[in-house]
Amino acid sequence: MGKGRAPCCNKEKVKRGPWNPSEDLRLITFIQKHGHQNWRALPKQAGLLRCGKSCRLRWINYLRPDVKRGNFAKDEEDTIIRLHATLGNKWSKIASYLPGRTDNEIKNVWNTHLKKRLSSMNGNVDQKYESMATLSSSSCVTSMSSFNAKKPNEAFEMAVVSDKANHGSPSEEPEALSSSSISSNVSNSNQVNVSNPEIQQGPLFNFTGCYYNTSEEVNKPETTFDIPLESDLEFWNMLDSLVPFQPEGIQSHNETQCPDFGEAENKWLLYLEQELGLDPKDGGFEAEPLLVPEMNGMGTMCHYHNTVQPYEPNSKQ
DNA sequence: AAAGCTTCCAACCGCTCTGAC
DNA sequence: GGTCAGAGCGGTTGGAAGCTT
Repeated sequence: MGKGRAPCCNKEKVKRGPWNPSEDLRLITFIQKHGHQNWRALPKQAGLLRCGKSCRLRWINYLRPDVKRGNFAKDEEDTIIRLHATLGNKWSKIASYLPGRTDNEIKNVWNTHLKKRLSSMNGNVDQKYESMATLSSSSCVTSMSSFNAKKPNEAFEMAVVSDKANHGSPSEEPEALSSSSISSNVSNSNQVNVSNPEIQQGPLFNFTGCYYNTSEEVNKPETTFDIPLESDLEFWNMLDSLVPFQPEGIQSHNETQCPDFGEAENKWLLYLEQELGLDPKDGGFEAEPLLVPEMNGMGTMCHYHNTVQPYEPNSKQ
């Protein structure tokens, strides 16, 4: 089942490697307007030279409104350690207990920090679980009774049971396992309202940390890239007011959503060029920014830790 | 200053799962 | 029940940035 299927996209014709701000904005704007019912069709409809999988990954891991960036708090790390002992490498499951954190991010943190920390602390498995109990005892998220269990599965089940007592439903998040009510499934909502942050919980589309400096260390202040949802309503009102693209693949029956592709697109492109520091002489919208773009006048900082280079189809990143 | 090494993470790849037909 | 397409997941990797010598 599912074996031997064709590639998800023509790799010769899609762009790969790091995303640039203009691509991000295109993706955000498209999903805001149309949602993401069909990832495979999305790049074409949004005018992106990307594979659908790549768009999905970018959205889920970085662009989606509820994604939380920056360093992991101690209690988050402890939760990961604890859940990993129970669930193993089920990163998406673990992520579901950490609102705003993605499976990819958790996987990276595990592989780069937590695994090393655990292995340096412990010689054998039992000690590992004991140390986890120690770790968790300092954390606000852990029900201590969970760690009176001798095996991690017991601990998890006990946490679930205690939660059932609290909430009545086995499907609900165990209270002991989360520092806040679970909200990580926001990604399931296909249509995203970015124009009115106040109607959604959390720092919607604040984008703080979307492009944080990867060199940051624990406790260092986070370098941020704020797309100015809240600070510059004019910008987002403009996005809202823009008539969406009418790219290939969107049929005429959809025209209530995608009426035209003319003046508004030009306005949009000009705006992007201006804001992203793209020189129209270099090809306008399609040109890669050669310098770190600064969202002048929008109270933003955009830090790309990757050196942005002109796209070469056959070179990987 | 620069070369070599290490760390880290964004993104890709390939597989499995799921639902529609 | 079989097949297929799309979505999702987990493992892996490329390369930038930081660190050491």
